[in-house]
Amino acid sequence: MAARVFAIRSLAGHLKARYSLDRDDLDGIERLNGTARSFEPNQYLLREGDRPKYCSFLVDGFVYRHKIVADGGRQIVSIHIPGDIIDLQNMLLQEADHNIQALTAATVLLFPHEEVVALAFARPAVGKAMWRETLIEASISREWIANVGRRDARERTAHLICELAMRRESAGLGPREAYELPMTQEQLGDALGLTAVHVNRTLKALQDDGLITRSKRSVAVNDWERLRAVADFTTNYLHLGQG
Amino acid sequence: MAARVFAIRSLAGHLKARYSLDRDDLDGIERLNGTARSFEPNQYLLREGDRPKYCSFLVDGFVYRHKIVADGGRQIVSIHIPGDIIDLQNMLLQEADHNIQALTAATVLLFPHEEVVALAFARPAVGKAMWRETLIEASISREWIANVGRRDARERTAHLICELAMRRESAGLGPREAYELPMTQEQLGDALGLTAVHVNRTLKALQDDGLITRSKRSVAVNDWERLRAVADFTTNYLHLGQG
DNA sequence: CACGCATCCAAACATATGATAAGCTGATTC
DNA sequence: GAATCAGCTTATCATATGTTTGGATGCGTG
Repeated sequence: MAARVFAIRSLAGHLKARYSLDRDDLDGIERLNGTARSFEPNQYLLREGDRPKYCSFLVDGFVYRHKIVADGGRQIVSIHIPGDIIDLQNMLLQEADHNIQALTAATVLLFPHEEVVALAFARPAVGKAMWRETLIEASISREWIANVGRRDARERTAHLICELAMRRESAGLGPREAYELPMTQEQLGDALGLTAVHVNRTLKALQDDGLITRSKRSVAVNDWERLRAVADFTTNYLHLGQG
Repeated sequence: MAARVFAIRSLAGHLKARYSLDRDDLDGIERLNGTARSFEPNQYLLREGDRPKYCSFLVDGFVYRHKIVADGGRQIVSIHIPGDIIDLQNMLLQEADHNIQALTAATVLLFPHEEVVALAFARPAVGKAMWRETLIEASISREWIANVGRRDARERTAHLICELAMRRESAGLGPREAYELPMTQEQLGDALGLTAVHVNRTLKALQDDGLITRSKRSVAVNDWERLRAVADFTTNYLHLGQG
């Protein structure tokens, strides 16, 4: 399966690429008791109200987090790609305030909260790296608020395509010009605050304008600069630089 | 001035109320080099692109954070009340990805980043408390995504009124049944992803239905339970319990 | 007191997006 | 290879929200 080619190796390896960690820091990470676990597409990793005991590091596949509102509507609040530490958000909170679900088949490594917290404070460089990861996620959430709140469907959709392209590239998962995007239009709508029908219209318009090409479950960006401009996309909120 | 009555005393005092910290933890916090600083209404505390060197603890007044999109539209991404640590979000990031601005006259205490980080890792209980505060903020951001993405104007507006009521009450700033809300309808619109005109319509509708009463710059909640139901509001995402 | 300015409010009209429905495609199953 | 099913596509119609405008109100400043 194609996705497997890009699977991330290990938490230590991934953090090492972005933070300056010494031998002891890396040893600490490698000594964490990680358990691999696989999930089917659509399977829940965690439900709102649960009391999670593990952080999960996403090795392979896509995962997303979402909330359900009163009328049954669903809002996806984040999308995760291999290399993301999915569950640091819940680490110091008691009760999950959202659901986490597998988008595709996915493999994660589970690490017990207590061990991760203990390591974070025993090895401050590791703690800072993890804390920083949670802050970057928060930054992405803020951008999503602006995206959903103040951009129209066309800008919004283009923005999501740019963001995922950039995050994938930055995680070493492949070039931003074309990538696998295994989301249905319904799911895209739930991420963008739109209906599936309108996502369809919008994607078609972007394609007719020569900005992107869609095939089955992947996107090609034909004109990155123009798409970027339409989306009002910048990379600053992703904080891609070294920590 | 009325707001001053509710001013928060100190960072140590505020954290002590929510976290179990021992004498050394509190000493560490009190020994931080905090500088008081006042801001005029609308004055910027920080601009996108700045490289902040201080965390700010909000003692008095209201502050908000926002982003500007391509067409000049503005999206408020968070609203802060006394007791909030405004700038932990930027602490481990280089460059601010959003603006921070005073809503009313405001007083903050500034603490140098390095000192705060050093304390966080010297006194893990303090570090956990601060980290947790940033995670709660992230949780609120997620709820805002859902609010703007999947709730209509009426629900959205009611939700914001409930959230601020609850957060104020929980911070010990007064009862949730009535409170000062010194935001213009334009600013409310920027927070809700609506236009000022539509905020006006929506507030009027909520008032006509007997849910709230507005006077000058404050709100009274006439029927908390009904407003809560309209808003689809729950407190779980605020994580009000002890850390 | 007069003036300017921000805010609130209301009405008329415009439009982006939602809702519903129906047909189409391609994969999977028996 | 027929049947089924999920997802995509397109069209029509409905509506929530935006846009524009103008007037009322209140407040600070000269």
